Amino acid sequence: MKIAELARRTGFSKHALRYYERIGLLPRVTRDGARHRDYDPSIVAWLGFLRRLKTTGMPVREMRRYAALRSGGPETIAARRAMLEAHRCRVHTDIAELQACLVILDTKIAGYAGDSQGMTDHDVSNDRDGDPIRAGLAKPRGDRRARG
Amino acid sequence: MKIAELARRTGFSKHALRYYERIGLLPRVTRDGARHRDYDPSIVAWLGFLRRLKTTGMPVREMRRYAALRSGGPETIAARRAMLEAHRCRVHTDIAELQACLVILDTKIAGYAGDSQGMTDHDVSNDRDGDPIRAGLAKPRGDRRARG
DNA sequence: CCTTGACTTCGAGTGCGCTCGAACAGCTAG
DNA sequence: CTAGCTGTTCGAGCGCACTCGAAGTCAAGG
Repeated sequence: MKIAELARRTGFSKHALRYYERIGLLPRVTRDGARHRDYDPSIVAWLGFLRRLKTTGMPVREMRRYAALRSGGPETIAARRAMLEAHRCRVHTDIAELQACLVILDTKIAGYAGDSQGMTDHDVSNDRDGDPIRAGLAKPRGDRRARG
Repeated sequence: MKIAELARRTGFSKHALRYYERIGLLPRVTRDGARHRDYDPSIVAWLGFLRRLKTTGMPVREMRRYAALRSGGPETIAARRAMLEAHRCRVHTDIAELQACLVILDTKIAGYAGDSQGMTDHDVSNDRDGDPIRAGLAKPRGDRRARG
């Protein structure tokens, strides 16, 4: 499979695919006669998995570590599992945090009066902003970014 | 309230607080005799809310838009609510996506044999990687990043 | 008077994860 | 032969969200 096809099938750009190879996320790619990359179809599944890791916020350096372990053969299985378990735990935490924020968001939206008919001056309580339940702030632990 | 105290109470760094002010996330700050920032306590709630938005992946430029609307008075309430509703919708999507990934992750981890006693060679099925259920890939829609 | 320490402004630097473009190579069709 | 397409390498550049450090100001304490 050529790079354009792989890009199409995985949703990664050709540039990103070469970049991933450079940094060691993808294994040694075979080349055809013209020294063009000729991917094994199994790479699609691996990239699919990488996308899951990425979606769940795993930093690239950690994916690299995982990829390195993977290419290290069966003796790295325990380490790989440990990584995934740790990651799963973080994802759980992230989801919980997101859900907590959703509640706040809902409250805030509800505070902006009921529907499009209202919106009179006496309803400006939301200009106070902040968390109507408790202004919980705490430390910066986990953040989330990017949409595109 | 001085900047150090605000930083302590919100978990943002002093540098970040000045940065937020520069880019318009924080309203006009009053100064004391020494031209030092002297924050109104209400800023704490606002920063708390900003942190929620940040945690839920709202980009800074969008927060700026929200902040600008906020300083535009009651006539912007409808627009603000619309922004929050759109954002809430994206957060819902993100959570769903995360949860879907979590299922995959669980399956994958389960594939790495039961417990620490096993781990023999015949269990290397996970070297195939990818999604054991279906190698769903799709386009890049929403990503998540950063951890502290 | 001098030090200490918290503050100020400013612009430059950082880390991440790509993204882009230039310059070039090789295959295929017309 | 030439055009057009896809691919190649390389290094530079970008957008984001800060982060840092230098150089200076000010008030209080010893």
